Parts: sequence; C-alpha cells; structure tokens
Amino acid sequence: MASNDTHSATGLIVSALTKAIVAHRLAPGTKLSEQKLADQFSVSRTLVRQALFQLSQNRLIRMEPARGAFVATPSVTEARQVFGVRRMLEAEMTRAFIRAVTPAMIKALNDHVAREKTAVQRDDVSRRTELLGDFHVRMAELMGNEVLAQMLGDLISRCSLITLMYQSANAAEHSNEEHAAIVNALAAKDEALALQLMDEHLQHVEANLALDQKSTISNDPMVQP
Amino acid sequence: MASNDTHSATGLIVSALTKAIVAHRLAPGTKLSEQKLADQFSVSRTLVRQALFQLSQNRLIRMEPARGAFVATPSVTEARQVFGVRRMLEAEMTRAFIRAVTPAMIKALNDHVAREKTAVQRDDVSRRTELLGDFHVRMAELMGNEVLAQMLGDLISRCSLITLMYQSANAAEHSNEEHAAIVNALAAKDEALALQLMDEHLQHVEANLALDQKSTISNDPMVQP
DNA sequence: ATCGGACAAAGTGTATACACTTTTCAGGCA
DNA sequence: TGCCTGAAAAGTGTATACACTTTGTCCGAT
Repeated sequence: MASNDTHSATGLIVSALTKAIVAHRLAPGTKLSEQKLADQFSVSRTLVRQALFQLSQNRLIRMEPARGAFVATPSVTEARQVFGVRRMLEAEMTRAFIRAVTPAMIKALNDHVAREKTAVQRDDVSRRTELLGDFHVRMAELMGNEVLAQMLGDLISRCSLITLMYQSANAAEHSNEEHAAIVNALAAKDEALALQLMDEHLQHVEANLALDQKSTISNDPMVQP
Repeated sequence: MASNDTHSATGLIVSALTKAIVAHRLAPGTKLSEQKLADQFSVSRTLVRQALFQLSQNRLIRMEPARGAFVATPSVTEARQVFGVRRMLEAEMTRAFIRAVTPAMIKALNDHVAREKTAVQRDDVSRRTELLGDFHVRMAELMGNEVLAQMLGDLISRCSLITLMYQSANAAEHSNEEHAAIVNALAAKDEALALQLMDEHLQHVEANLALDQKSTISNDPMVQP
C-alpha cells in the first residue's frame, strides 16, 4: 500500500507484515513473537525488531514494554478520529485536484477505476481492497504531491485495519461506482459536487462499520476493552 | 513537539535528537555517526540505530544504505509539498474547530497565545519557535482528536526543519498576532474569516522562506543539489 | 604532477550473547 | 478443592562481536 523500501531487508519484513495485517491474515490482537517471525523470515531478531518498531509508528501494531508486539486493536474512538482526519485531508485534496486537473489525470483515474471494476467482478477480495484504497493514493500521486500520497497511504492502511476489524456484514460493494462518479465530477471541474461525493463516499465507508454497537465482528476473540 | 515516548530509552534519544534538529543545533546535512551518538548517550549502537530509524520515518533524517544517517535536507519541492499538506489539514481543522468550539477551548487558546507573547517579548527564540508551532497542535488536541494532533505534530516538526533551513532574514515575528486574530475569529464562529486568516497565516510562514532563490541561508556549507 | 590501484581505517549491517522481566506451572499449604 | 508461592521457561531489552561496504591514503606508474 504505502511505499516501504522493499529492497532493504527490514523493508521486506515491514511490507510483508503490513500486507498480512491489512489482508486480515493476522487478526487484530495477535501477538507477534520476535523469535517466531525471525525464524519465519530466516533472519535474526534484530531485523524483526526494526520492522516491528517501524510498524508501531504506523500504528499497525502496538508494542507493550517487555510484553511484546501485538497487531493493533484500534478503539472506536481512534477509528472515528482516523476516519475524521482522512475526510479532512481528502476534502482539501479534492479541491486542490480540481484546480490542477488535466485530461491525463482524469484518464489515469478512469483506468484505475476500470481495474477496480475487474477485480470486483472477479471477486478478487484482497486485490479489490488494495485497489479501492489505492484510488485515493493515486489521486495524491497524480497531483505530484508525494508527501500527501505518503501520509494518505499510511492513513489508509490504518483505515483498512479498522475496516477489517469492525467490518459489518455488508461490505462497501459500491465503492467502485462511487469512485467512478467522483472522477466524473472531477472531470467536469464541479468542485461542489466532487466534494459532496467524496465526503459521502468516505462516510459510506465509515458507516458500513459497526462502530456503534459493541459487537465487533472480529474473528479473534481477544479484543481489548 | 510531537509526543515521543520519552520514558523509553530509545524514546529519549529520539526526542533529544528531534529537539536538537528542530532547534538547529544540528544543521541540515550533518552526518550522524552511530558510534559517536552511542558514546554521547552512553548506550550501545543498537539503541541509537532504533532511534535513527524512527527519525528517518519522521523524515527528520535521511538514511543512505551503508553510508549512514544525515540530518534531512528537504528540497524546495518537498518543502512546498509539506506546507501544502499542512495548509490542507489546517483548513479543514479550522472548519471542524468552529463546529465544536466551546468557551473553554477559546480560553485555552488565548492562554497559549499569551504564553507566546511572553516568549516573543523575552526574545526567547527556541521557546518562541516551540510555542508558535504548538499553537496548531493545541487546536487539534482541544478538539480531542489525538490522531490529528499526532499527524500535525509530525508535520510541524518537518516544517520547523524546513523553516530553519530556508529561513530568510526576517523571521515571522507577527505569527503571534496572527494567532490572536485567528482565535478571535474562532470565538466569533466566523468560519470564512477564520479560514482566511489561517490560510494567510500559513502562507506568510511559507512566504518568509527563501524557497524561490537558490540562496539557502543554511549555516552549513553542505547542502545537497 | 596527476591519475589509478591497493591497502588500511572507519563505519554500517546483521547475528549472537547475556541480563532482566513476564509468564507459566507445579507443589505445598490452608 | 482452591489459592498462594516460587522456580523454571519463555520472551523482551541491551550490548557486543563479526562480516562487509565505503572511504581515505599512500605508493607507483604513466
């Protein structure tokens, strides 16, 4: 998702673990034993520790002193805040995008939406999740703002974790269509409409979460208070 | 500036180095030798390395493979992008702040502005810099959004580094007054005015930098192309 | 005199070793 | 039986050791 230095040794571990967490192969709350990971990756604990530290800064895992690292279990409060910040950032990004929009940028977004559609039709869940998140990062990249793209990427990784943790029965199936609608508004340089669509889109994503009721549909029984 | 775990061992090193970089005691481009830092902090290279990795994620330092860590030397492009993202985030934060504003929040901001004024009058440069940056973080904290506060904190640390690197002759002396004006607009719940003042304020900060001409007034001769 | 190459010094990258904390579990006592 | 105690096991926190890359220097060749 986010651009980790995939060539460095620890970078490989970071991106592997990130993928595993975001793909829900590692459930929230799961303990990440340093030695086990070291064996699994055939490296020493040193490198695993570096990777874990990095992930803890991304808030994808949480490290408790002398107790170890656990896949993060974001609270409802934190979930709301993360989505809140994301909505803020993307609202302004949408404004700026329209000011700088070119036909090439619209084409790139349309291509992306087409790829999304393929993944949705093929029912390729993990690829779908990845592409749906990348749509927003792609917008930032197209504006040529790498700093924004990086921050948004981190934020979206956290959102993915939250989504998977609090996911309600009906996943956001129509995200793809909403993306298409947003691109149309961007192409028309209709700022008000684009803003509205983007905001609604993100609210839909957030609304699909079971943030209200305590019944987190986590596969893992260990969810912290 | 940002809330680093100041109780952990590596956290101490991180916050010490952060302070040193932001306070310009370590000039951009300076090489950070692991062994020297280890001796200075009386710890092993292990802990220093952990701290350096953390700082490199915050973009306050840059690590080159097998060559070492250097205090970051953000390019003009990156500087513009960082400020751009900051303007985006703070614009939306201002909107949200007004929606949630209470008298207590206004009072807290006014108190902060008063502290700024004291530091400005005393000519306490490093404290002034710290407080002027914290104003914005304080806004986020008052809204109860720790996620936003954290991100903004990181962003502002980067801005501080940029500011110190490209600082032009006239420092932003009137930031304090601009803060006061913003608080007034917030208290009056005048969204349009608050937005305008905030945007102008950030543009002033950015405009005071010598981003246009190549003449970076860095104390250190080693600035990379 | 300048350029090129080899060797030495310094420094980073990774692994291992050891200290200390947390967890687990068995045994004894009420 | 149930619970407290304490020692062993497992795991994290930090330091050190070693391999390999980079860098600087000296010497010789052109």
